[in-house]
Parts: sequence; structure tokens; C-alpha cells
Amino acid sequence: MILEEIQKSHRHLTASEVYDLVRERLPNISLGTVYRNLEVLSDLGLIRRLDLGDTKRRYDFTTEKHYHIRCVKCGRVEDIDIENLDSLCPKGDGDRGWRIIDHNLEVLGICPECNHNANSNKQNKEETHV
Amino acid sequence: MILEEIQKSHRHLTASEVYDLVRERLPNISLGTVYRNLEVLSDLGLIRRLDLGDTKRRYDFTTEKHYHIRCVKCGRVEDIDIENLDSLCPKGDGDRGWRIIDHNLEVLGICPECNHNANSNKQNKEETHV
DNA sequence: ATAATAATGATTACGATTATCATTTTAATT
DNA sequence: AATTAAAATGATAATCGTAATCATTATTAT
Repeated sequence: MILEEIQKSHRHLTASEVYDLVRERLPNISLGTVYRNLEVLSDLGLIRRLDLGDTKRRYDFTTEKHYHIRCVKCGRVEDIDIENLDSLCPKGDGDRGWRIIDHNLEVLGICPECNHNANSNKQNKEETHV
Repeated sequence: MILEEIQKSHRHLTASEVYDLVRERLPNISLGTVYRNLEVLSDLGLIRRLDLGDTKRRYDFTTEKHYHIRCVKCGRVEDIDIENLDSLCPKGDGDRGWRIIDHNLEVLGICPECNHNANSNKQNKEETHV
């Protein structure tokens, strides 16, 4: 059910978001069980752990390599269409004896909603100053 | 002194590493003061906050845009020489109404030391199996 | 010298994640 | 079916990095 909810949501859920969704179907499930199974599912490659620059880990229904954009205001994460960068990253034991495993690219920005809120706040502020 | 230690170290220090270094000169400084001043220094652009994929934030003596490689075993972070990716990332309000601010690229790997340890462990294990 | 402002140290609070552990569930074996 | 072993679960506590609080001290301006 944890897997189903993640795949159904088509979003990049945090553990507690998954917890809330699954609890609608399994009201007694504990947060620990959610964490444990998120771990299992990502180890199995059925979902993908996203350790991006913010504090909470997210889980991606898509397991293929791709990149993300994160809103620095509200934390929302979405996919972003940027070409695969494998060719730019050193391979194998390329870089000063490091064995390269993977890479992550995260774009930071402000999402349309937060942008809109910022603009209306600005306008309100100007109005009150008239 | 916090700034000095970060610049002197030429590493990518965590808050508690900075704390330990600074405490050698100011034994009574508190961790809170370190955190507060790390915040101030990065707001001033004198150091750069690194919010990479691991749990602890790091602070970079270099403020120019560049990328990092992190060891998934020991957490060590070093600079990595990859060309600037600004041209790949959408600009301004480019992507579905998002206002783009920045981007981070983090390469993951195993550092030479951890590689070496893994190899000697492997060797030990094989020897015990003889 | 005095008052206002800011910074500090000490401590607590917080939020995400992990660990523990007794209990329950599942699977395997008789 | 009954019995046993193994695994998963819920409840809870522990951990760890960071942020917030607050009384005290230091700095600055008047």
C-alpha cells in the first residue's frame, strides 16, 4: 500500500506525507513501519530516495535518473527536464582515486504559487503605503 | 575567528568542526554563536552554505560557484572540476512559471581512503576464508 | 556617563530519522 | 491442524543537527 500510494500520488512525497496517505487505508500503521518500508522499497529499486538539499528526504515514484527543481519557499519538488549529465561527471576511478557512483542535480527556484503570493504581498504593501 | 578558521582550513567544514577549531582559540565560545555567525557569514557572501544530500550542512571557504563530490562512506566533501552548468538550467521564469535561483550538482562516490579500507577488508575476509 | 542596541553563552526545543523491544503476524515443518 | 522459527509491526524512546529562547555581557551612540 505504501508503494501504491507513492506511485498513485505522482509526487515527491516525504515520509510523513506517505504516512498520512497510507493511514487513510491502514489507520493503525505506525510511522516506523512507513520508514522501514520506504527503505526496503528504495533498496529494491521500486522507488527512489531523494536526498536533496532540504531537511526532509523525499521518495520518487520514478526510478529512472532525472533531476529536480525545489522551491526554496515552500519545499515543493518537481521533475525538471534537463539532459542526463553522466557524460560530464568523471567515471569509475576517474577523479583522484575516487570511485564514482552517482550524481544529483538540484535546481532551486520559487514555484509559481509562491511567486504569486510574493507578488500579491508586495502589492498589498504598496497599497498600504499610499 | 570563525571566518579565519574556515578559510584557513581549506576544507568543507560542518558547524561542529568549526566549533572545535574555534574553541581552540576561544574556549568559551558556544555552539549557538558558531551557528549564528555561520549564518551571518554566508548571508554576507563571505562563505558558502552547502546543503548537499547528507544530513549535515557544510560551509565552503570558496564562494564562487563550483561543484562537489561526497564520499558516501565517510562523508568527506571535496571540490570537483566540472564545468559550470548555468547554460543547462532554465533561466529566470523559464520553467513552467518557476523563477530559477540557483542549482547544485553533487557527485557521489567512494573516496580513496574508504576505497582502500574496503579493499583491505575484502582481502582480510578472503584470507580468513582460506 | 548613560542609554539603546546587539551579541553571547547556556540551555531548551524542534523536527526528521533511527533504534529498541515486546507483541503480532507470517511462513515452514511436523 | 499444531508447533515452531523467523520476520514484521506498533509503540515508544533515542539521536543528531539545527533553531529558538532568554538572561547576561559587550558594544555603540548620545
